[in-house]
Amino acid sequence: MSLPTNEYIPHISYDSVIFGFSGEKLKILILEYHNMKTYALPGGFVKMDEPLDDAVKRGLSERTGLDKIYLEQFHTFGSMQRFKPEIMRRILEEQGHQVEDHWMLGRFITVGYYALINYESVIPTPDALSDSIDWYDYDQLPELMMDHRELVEKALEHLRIHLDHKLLSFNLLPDKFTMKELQQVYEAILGEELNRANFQRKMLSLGILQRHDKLYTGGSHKAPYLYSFKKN
Amino acid sequence: MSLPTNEYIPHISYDSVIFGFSGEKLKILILEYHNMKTYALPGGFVKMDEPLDDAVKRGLSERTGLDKIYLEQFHTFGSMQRFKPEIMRRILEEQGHQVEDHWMLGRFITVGYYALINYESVIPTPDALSDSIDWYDYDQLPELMMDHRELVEKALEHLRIHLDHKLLSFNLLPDKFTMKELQQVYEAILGEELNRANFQRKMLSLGILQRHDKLYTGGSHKAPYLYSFKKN
DNA sequence: TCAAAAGTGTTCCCTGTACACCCATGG
DNA sequence: CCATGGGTGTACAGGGAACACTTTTGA
Repeated sequence: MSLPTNEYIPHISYDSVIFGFSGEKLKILILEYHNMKTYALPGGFVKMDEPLDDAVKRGLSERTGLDKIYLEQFHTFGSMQRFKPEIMRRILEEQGHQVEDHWMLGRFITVGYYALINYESVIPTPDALSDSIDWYDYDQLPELMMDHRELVEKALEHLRIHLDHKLLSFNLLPDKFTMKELQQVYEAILGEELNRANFQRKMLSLGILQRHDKLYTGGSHKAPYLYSFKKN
Repeated sequence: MSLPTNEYIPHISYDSVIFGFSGEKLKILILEYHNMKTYALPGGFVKMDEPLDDAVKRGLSERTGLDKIYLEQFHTFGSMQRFKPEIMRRILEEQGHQVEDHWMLGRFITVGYYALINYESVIPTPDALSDSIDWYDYDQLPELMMDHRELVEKALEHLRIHLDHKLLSFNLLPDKFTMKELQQVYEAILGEELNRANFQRKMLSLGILQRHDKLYTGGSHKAPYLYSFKKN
């Protein structure tokens, strides 16, 4: 595996907050650098003649194996607090790379994106600099490098604002799901409990849900309907 | 006057949509390049060791003479459609600059900001590359270079969404104003008419307006109260 | 027949909207 | 005393929140 070379634009990067949902919990993909106990958001660089959005899609496909990903830009971070060349130097040295004047040691302005993906369909894949990439519960994140924690919070803030407006939540679920699962996604994102009856009514009143056959789980209670999102 | 040198980060710029309000109209500061009939948003570059937000504030102060400006980042644009080196080449040549391999001819990713300022307190000041900077009505903008029209639309979109949420509108008005003026600002931004009675009630119910003495305009009707925003 | 969860119904309250009415002011 | 615009009152509709009731399922 090889490092990015200077076919990339210097001083510009992107970082992505990749949300998934499983076991009633909101989860985020976090990578760990080799032997470093240093945790970070998956990010990358933009090629000289590559559209910014394409660069992010490329990176996300490599990390998740997914092709069509719901992606939204939320903020660009350009403070000097985020300039910590020692950390990147240690990461590069650990890999045995020549580090003097390496372009990755420069000061970076990073564009933050968040993605919503279906937890089950992902195969997390590490990149050249990291030895692991895994899901972490939002409320049990490890300490993240630089300002990445701030990125997570700002991404979630944006997601909360746009949750109703753009009906994003279905990106986190499989094709068919129960009303309870949909409600759990909302609750995980919003961080609060919602009234079951009112939630059901509100979702149905939007007219974007397709009702399917009931799902018999074997539980000793009424079987719930399955729903999918209409694709018009 | 001198051009920016390479103490600036290459390939990164910012552009600002500066909103003002006068004569019931929403206005935007647009600059024109020397003898070019080319119109653009005021923008600039980031110094190597300068925080992004500071760079934008610096540029806006130079252009407007104002110090404390309400400023909000709204989106970062990184498509390849915005790479039009011929235009920048002509602008530089017109100024008699050496243009071969000039860093300003490279491909740029630009961070979009919008600002809200008090129309009356501004002294628009051109920069080295432009010979004029003036207010244009939002609904009578000239044709703008590259994707700057798209920036304007996206800025206004963000402003509309955050208008109520953050109570931004007072940045566009003088210290004291009438309820009618405030309503006109809202109507100019939202692009729709609002009910006078309900608008008044809603604003007052927010508890952020301080009522002052009445303003006698000499008009043959009831004199309106003046208001200011509470600063807590 | 019982508990648990799903589905639906009812009531209350708040907010936004539309419209009506009175008040101050200068001609 | 009239036209104009400012300030306030009222009545109605729609949506959210809280809660109750019924239905389905397996044990």
